[in-house]
Amino acid sequence: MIKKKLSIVDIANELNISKTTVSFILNGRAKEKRISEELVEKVLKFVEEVGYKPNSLAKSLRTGKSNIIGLMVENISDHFFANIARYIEDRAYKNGYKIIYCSTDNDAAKTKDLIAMFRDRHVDGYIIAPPVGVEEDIASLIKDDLPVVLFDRFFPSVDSSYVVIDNLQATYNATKYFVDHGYKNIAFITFASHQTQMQARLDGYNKALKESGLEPHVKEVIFNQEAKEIIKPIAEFLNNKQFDAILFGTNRIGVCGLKVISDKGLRVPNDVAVISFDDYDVFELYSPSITAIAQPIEEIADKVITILLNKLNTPAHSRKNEKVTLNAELMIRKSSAVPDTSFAK
Amino acid sequence: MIKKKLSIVDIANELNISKTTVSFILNGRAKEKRISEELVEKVLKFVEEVGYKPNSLAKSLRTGKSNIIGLMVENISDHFFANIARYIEDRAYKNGYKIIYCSTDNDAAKTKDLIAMFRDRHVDGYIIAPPVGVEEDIASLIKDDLPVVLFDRFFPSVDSSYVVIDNLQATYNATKYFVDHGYKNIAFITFASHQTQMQARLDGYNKALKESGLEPHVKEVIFNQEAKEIIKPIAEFLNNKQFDAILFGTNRIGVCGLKVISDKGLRVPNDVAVISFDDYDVFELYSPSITAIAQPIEEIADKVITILLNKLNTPAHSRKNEKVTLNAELMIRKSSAVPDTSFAK
DNA sequence: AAATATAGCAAAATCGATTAACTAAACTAA
DNA sequence: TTAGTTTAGTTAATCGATTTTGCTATATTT
Repeated sequence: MIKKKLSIVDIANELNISKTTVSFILNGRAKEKRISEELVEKVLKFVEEVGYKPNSLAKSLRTGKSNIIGLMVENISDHFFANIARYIEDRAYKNGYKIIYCSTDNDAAKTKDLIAMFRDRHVDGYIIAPPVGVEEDIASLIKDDLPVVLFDRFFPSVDSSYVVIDNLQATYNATKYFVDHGYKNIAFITFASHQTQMQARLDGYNKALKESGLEPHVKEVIFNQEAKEIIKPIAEFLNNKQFDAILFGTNRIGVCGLKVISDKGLRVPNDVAVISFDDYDVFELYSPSITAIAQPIEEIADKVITILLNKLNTPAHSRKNEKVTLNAELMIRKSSAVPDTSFAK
Repeated sequence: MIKKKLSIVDIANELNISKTTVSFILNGRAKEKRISEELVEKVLKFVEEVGYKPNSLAKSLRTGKSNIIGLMVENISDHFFANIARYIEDRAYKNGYKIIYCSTDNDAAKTKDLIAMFRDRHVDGYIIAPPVGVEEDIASLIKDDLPVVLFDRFFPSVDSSYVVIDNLQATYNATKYFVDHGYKNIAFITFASHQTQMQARLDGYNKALKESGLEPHVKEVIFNQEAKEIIKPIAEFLNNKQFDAILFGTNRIGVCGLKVISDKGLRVPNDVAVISFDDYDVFELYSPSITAIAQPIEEIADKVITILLNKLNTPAHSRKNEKVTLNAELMIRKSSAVPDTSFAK
């Protein structure tokens, strides 16, 4: 009693008509192809009855459309990217698209491979948070009229659609917040990276310090998957010099940095004030709660998928690249950024 | 100068040979099909030169293999699942498989749809953290010899491979830890769920309390995406009664519960001791750090993907279902589970 | 009444691979 | 010498759809 998977030919044979007719009916082209009402009815009813579903592989092969969107993030287990992925997934599925994802680890070679693989798989659209070094690959996708949306960072040298936040303004505001509360030794601990968003964050910090006539203290940590490898250089940096305020350039740096601070027995914010890039549900909860630069995750995801779906529904020649810059919000939680005593240091 | 995508026919024509020969060579069946060394060489060189890549859709259509694994988790943005996904992704890609993922939201209807979609897409294997209500769908997959591995929970009524942890023992240990430290009013706040892992967690708590002759206090919260909807019932529960220790049934419940505790101005652990299910990097960092039941995430993911890859390499009839139960570890962080004073209450 | 249009569907090509079945030429063995 | 085997491939069927082209019968126009 093995139910063999039905094909369109089976349907056609069963009803003694041609598979062409079945195909037309199932694709809503019955009117256009003037198939009689009764036949349409009959076919639809039968198809429903036996639960026939067209083979999407065959369909893709013929039409060249896979209904799959490729999503490439830095690391799917990262809070920021996992949440972006979640929103994108929802919208994509609702619009009949599936998502194939992968993590680039910010590795250009790996990313090139993955892009090639996505192309090979004939994904219909690309959503990418690209590492430095894949400019050409992205440009090549775009040249071949494949719909691409970058996010989180972009390439100034490549004309593409992208969704980013105003990172410079974000760190500028955060740093300014420290300055305005009287902090003098403000450090910026971040990942060493040539990505646009990281550069902008650095620029924002420097700009605020320069305006205030303060000396910048920047520590750039090498990007690494292992927490230990991030914690070590931060610990060394903090051992060498005393700071009264620290701005962390990413969520992960922030989490690791807080670990160091806690290990050193420093109290936040009395010994050192802290602001971290990227909000985290847990930042809110603990004493001291951590002030953070909150990216509008839902809005970013929404823009990204909207732009992509738009592209997918627009013929290649009349597509326009959309460049969106959103604003991050400084989630001020008093206890981490200024001492409990409530007056400036 | 538009580079048309090359097909195997183009290769064959260019070299004046049959596409069959090309196919054999590219699939490493040259020896078996006794194609001459020189021809093999020539074809491989040419293919390399022009950068020809077989169309994987056509390949899939013909062979019935898609090299895609379907991954269905409760919520890809959840810390636990995002990390599992990350490990699985790595191993899968290394073995030539891509991942299509989606979030079930613990919704049986949605999950049924998604399973149907995966089938339709001809994914080669399924990794599922299933919600209650899809027993038949899973059974049907298995009956049709499709490789399936469940994880996090399983169905006692369905003979399948799965990887879970010993949830009963985990909450038993945690509860026992409270008891041993002299706590008397120990609450268990969890999601209302008939999933095996949640039931086992409840059982473990009850077992420990019964053994100790203490009265159980269980609050079951309705699963909801919105944090507010989780926080509200917890707040009500904690308003009605005073507890000196609370065990949270999941990470998410734990985070929301801690928010309530902090909002109420309670101090952990002096006013109330806390243990949460699922460890979280941030649990470790803050004062008070939170004692947690840590699932062996990497090991779970590793087992899951190993079992699935095994199935994929084994003919259907000789496959055996593997049922793996791993142990969770109680990550004791003194400050959250016992007061700073270090003696029992 | 012949020419044209339209309705209603079907045949066959196509997408790009894999694979079972076949063949021509060279070689081997009886 | 002749049948059988091996070598080195080729032909054609197939996967399951979509789509271009085609065909017939009836209706309408000229």
